[in-house]
Amino acid sequence: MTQSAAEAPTSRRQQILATAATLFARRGFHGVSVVDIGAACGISGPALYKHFASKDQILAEMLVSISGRLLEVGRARVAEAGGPDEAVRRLVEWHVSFALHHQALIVVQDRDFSSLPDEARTQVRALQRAYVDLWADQLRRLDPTLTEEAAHARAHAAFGLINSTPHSSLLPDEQMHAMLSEMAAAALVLAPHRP
Amino acid sequence: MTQSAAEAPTSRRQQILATAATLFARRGFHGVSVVDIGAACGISGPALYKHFASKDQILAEMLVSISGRLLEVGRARVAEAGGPDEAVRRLVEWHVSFALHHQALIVVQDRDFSSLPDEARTQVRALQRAYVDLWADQLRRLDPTLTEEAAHARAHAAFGLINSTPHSSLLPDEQMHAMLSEMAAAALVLAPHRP
DNA sequence: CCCGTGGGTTATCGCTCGCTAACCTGAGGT
DNA sequence: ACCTCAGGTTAGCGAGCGATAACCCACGGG
Repeated sequence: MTQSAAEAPTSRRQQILATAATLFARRGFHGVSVVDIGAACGISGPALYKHFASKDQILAEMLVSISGRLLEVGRARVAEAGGPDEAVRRLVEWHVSFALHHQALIVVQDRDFSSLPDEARTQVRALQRAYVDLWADQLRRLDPTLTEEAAHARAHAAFGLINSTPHSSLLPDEQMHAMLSEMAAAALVLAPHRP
Repeated sequence: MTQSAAEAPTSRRQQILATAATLFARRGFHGVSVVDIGAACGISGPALYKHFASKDQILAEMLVSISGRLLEVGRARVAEAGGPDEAVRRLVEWHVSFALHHQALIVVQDRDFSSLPDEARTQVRALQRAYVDLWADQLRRLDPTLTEEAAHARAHAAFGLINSTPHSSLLPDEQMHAMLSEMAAAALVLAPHRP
C-alpha cells in the first residue's frame, strides 16, 4: 500500500463514480454499459472490476454517499439555525446549492433508484426518509397546523421544484440559485420576503 | 376491418399503452422487456408486434400523445382565461390534475425521454417546448420584467414542483390537488392569496 | 361452405450485456 | 537484481434482450 491513510480515495474510484454519474444521468443506468463507463474514463471495459465488485455497486456507492451527505449537511444547517424559519431557509439554500453543483446525481437519484440492489436500496430509502423528516419537522414547527403527511408532501414538492434545475439550466448559476431559493421559500410560505 | 370508424383505438392498443406506462414508470424503459409487457397484458411476448412495430414505438406513441394533449388542453385553458393571472391559474389547475391522474406518464416522460427514437424525440421536444412557451408567455405578461429565459426557468421549476406528486402521494387526491396548486401559485408569485 | 384475416402461439436468431479468466507490465521495497 | 502486486489488457462465457418466422385458430361476409 502506497498511501499512508487507510481510506484515501485513490482518485480512479472517484473518476469512475463521477463519470458514471454523468452517463447514468444522460442515458439511464440500464442504458449505459460497463464498456461505456470504462471508455469514458480512458480505460476499457472490465478494468472497472479492479475498483468495484459490480456495475450495481457503482450505482450503490454513488447513491448511498449522496444521500448521506445531503442528510449530514442538512442536519448541520438546522443545528446552526436559531429557529424554524431560519432552519428552513438554510435547508433551502443547502439543497439548492447541492442541486446546482451535482445535477447528474440529482437526476440519477430518482431515475435509477429502482435499479439499486436490495441492501443499498433500503439504506438509501432510510437516509432519504430521514432527510425528509428533517425538513418536515421544521415545517411543522413553522406551521403547527400541518399534519405529518402534509409536511412531508410539502417537502417533496419543494424538492421537486429545486431538483428541476437539470431540466432548465438556462440561467447563470447565481441567478438560478436566487430564483430557486426564492420560489421554494414562497411555495413553503415563509414570511413574505417582499414587503 | 370490423370497426366502422377508421381510427377506433381497438382497446388492446390502449391496454398495452397503459400497462407499459406503469411498468416503465416502475422500472424504466430499459428495465422492462417486451415479455414483461406482454405478460402484464395477459398475452405473451411477441404478440405485441401485432399492435406496434417495435418496443420503441410503444414509448414513442405514449410520449407524443401525452405531450400533445398537455399542450392542446393548455392552449384551451389559456384561451378561456380573461387575463394572464387567470391564465396561469388555469394552467396550474390543468397541470396539477393531469399529473395527479397520470402519474406513470409523468414519471416516464422525463425519465425515458432519452430512449425515444430520433424522430419521436424531436417531435416530443417540440411539443414540450411549445408547452413551456405557453406558460412563459403568460408569466411574462404577468411580470414584464422577466426575461424569456427567466420565464422558462420559472415554468420548469413549477413543473418540477407539480410533477413531484408521484414521489409522495400520501395525501388524498383532493388535498394533494389543493396543496400543489397553492404552492405552485405562491412560487410563481401570483397575487398573494393570503392578505 | 369456405376462405381471408386479425390476433394469438412457440421456436429461434443474432446481438449485446455483465462478468470471469488468463495474461501483461512497470514501479517500489528489500 | 528480483519479487510483488496494483492496475491494466484481450478473449470469451452464458444469459437475456428485441425481433422474426412459421404456424394456428376463430369468425364474419360473399
